[in-house]
Amino acid sequence: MPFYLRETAQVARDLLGAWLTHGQAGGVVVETEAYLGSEDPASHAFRGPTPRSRVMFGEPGRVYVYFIYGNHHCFNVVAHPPGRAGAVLIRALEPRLGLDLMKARRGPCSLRDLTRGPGRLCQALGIDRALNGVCLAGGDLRCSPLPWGQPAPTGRPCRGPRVGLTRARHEPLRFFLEGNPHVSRGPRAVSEVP
DNA sequence: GTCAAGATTAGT
DNA sequence: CTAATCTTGACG
Repeated sequence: MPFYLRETAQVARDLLGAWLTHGQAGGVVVETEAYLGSEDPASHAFRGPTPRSRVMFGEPGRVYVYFIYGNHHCFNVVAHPPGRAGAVLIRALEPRLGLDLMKARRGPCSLRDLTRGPGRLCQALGIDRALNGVCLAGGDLRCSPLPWGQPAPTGRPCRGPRVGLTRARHEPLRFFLEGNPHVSRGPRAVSEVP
């Protein structure tokens, strides 16, 4: 069964600990959120396909990038079972590759803040709308299991409510490594996940 | 055409 | 806690 052709929440869970790179910059995924289709009022896909959300209904394994609040980009991986819609928002990385490059893009900030939060992560990796719809395989943008020699990130997989929403706030569709310093916000209403 | 809201962040 | 900043989508 193809990795991205599964329930969006399951993919979000399984993306914890994955290796994400754009060119010579990247790191380990430590925080994700699942956004579903017509059943999820907080999702861009809730009211059916629009010019912006079209890609969420398309081929799993492609990338959904959008611009928000006039300043920031958010990076998602399209993932859903056949005939549905959904994407996984990558909310934070533990930075490992191309630290100098990422620092140069981000400007002065602590190592901890380099890729902490969806907007900062996109800035550090050089991700913007030009990448919307591209395939997450074979290009500059890659996602794979943790390579040999890379230590596993600290923290146990947990789940809780998604961040920054006004609708569907209680759904536990945020996944993160509890206690990992690169996670964007302190855990709330947590349960551990296998 | 108009308008309100937004999957955020940096700064008080 | 609040301002900044501009795109998107809904409505008429």
